[in-house]
Amino acid sequence: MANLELTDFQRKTYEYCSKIPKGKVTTYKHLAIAMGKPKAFRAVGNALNKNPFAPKVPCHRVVSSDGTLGGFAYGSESKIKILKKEGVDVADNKVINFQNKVFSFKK
DNA sequence: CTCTTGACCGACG
DNA sequence: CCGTCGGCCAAGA
Repeated sequence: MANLELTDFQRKTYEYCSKIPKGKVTTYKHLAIAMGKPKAFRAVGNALNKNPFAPKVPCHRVVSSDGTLGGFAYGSESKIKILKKEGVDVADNKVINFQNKVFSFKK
């Protein structure tokens, strides 16, 4: 059995990340807030960068708080392509109507 | 255990 | 608008 050397924090990150519905996007900050650490957005980015579950985990649905794609280990252009395919319009490395497509975990 | 790095954010000039 | 600084969190060497 594959021993996943992941911490609770990482598991939580991937777990919430996989909760993002198709055609929607979220931000590192919102993701961090969802897990109870609104200031751990940095750690979230770190976990996603390692993303051992990629592409199982839709990390491409996570963008910066400004709606910018930020970074993507597979290439920003690929991210744009995927997002557009999902139904999210992207232009100039930024998500269009980003605020309107942000998925909030807080409920 | 200490130091550095990182897919970040917000504020300041 | 752009560049820079500080802060916060976790993982790796």
